[in-house]
Amino acid sequence: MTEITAENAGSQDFVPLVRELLNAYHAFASYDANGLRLSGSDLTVAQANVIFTLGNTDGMTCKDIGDWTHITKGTLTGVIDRLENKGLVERWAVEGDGRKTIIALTRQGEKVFKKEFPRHVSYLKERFEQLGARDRDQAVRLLQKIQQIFV
Amino acid sequence: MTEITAENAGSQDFVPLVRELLNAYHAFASYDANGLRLSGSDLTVAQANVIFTLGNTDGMTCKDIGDWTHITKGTLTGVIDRLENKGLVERWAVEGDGRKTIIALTRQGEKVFKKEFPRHVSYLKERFEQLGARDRDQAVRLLQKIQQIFV
DNA sequence: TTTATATTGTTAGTATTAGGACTACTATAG
DNA sequence: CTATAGTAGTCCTAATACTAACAATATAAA
Repeated sequence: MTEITAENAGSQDFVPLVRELLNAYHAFASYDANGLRLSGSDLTVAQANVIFTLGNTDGMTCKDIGDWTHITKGTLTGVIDRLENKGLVERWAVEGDGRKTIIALTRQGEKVFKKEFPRHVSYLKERFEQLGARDRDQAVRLLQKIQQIFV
Repeated sequence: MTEITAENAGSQDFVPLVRELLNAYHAFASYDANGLRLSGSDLTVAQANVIFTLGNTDGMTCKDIGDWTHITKGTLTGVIDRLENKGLVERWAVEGDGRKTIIALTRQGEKVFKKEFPRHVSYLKERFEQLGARDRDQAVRLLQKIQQIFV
């Protein structure tokens, strides 16, 4: 109703929600990154994200990896380049569609996945266990709603 | 109870919560960045974050800006450098404590703040209005709880 | 078929992003 | 007062992160 000005804009009802969303995300992201850094896996957050996404699959296109991990295609090229250099993933041409490339874990990539994925999930579980099932389910529902308003 | 393995790790109860937290955050971040990009303000997300933080204050230390915006000190130096080059902020020495620097909006920075802050808040409000007050308050409460488990 | 449109991935350019080493300064214990 | 520990910012390096432009391919419309 009333005009939004530089003075009252910060008092809008939804502003605390934005703050808490950012606070919660950054708290998680920081804990997440710390676990990877201390693991000795030599994987960055983005790299681990890709490895964990490719685990238990027969490979995925860059497009699908990007959609799942929220890494944009331009960034993904570099991340995959570095994983390829480490010998953890490889690129395959897709027969039938020359635009696509399949990215898949190598034998060594599988090995890293099997070691690091459970370790990291356990590391995260330590903290998320503190949250009750009711709160957890409610949070999932509300976060889905929040995501939906931006579609 | 049961061991966490590479096969069952993804089925842990808390995993959907992590996904939705990331999904919601990225949906917001993408919308947020888009608004700034289309505004013609020529401010990046990090730059706008700093300008919006400094608005209606008499200046803040790098430490305090970093704590509020979640921008780490190393990154902040560069962001402030670029804002300083644009003439939007200036650095002041703190008398009484030679370690600290006060960052404050310039006259021109104030002008940008008064124009862009309300505009951007309106832009965000468009979407957050779709969320009911009850859901919004619940979400704030749960996000605070999530943040707390990482303290 | 042929033109127009859409998709996939790479490349280029700029701006974060984090962490750690480093400097300068402050505060505290002894 | 002095040795030690802590704090604030900057600099450095490597790795994201984004958009836009591009090339190659695929698909749809004509």
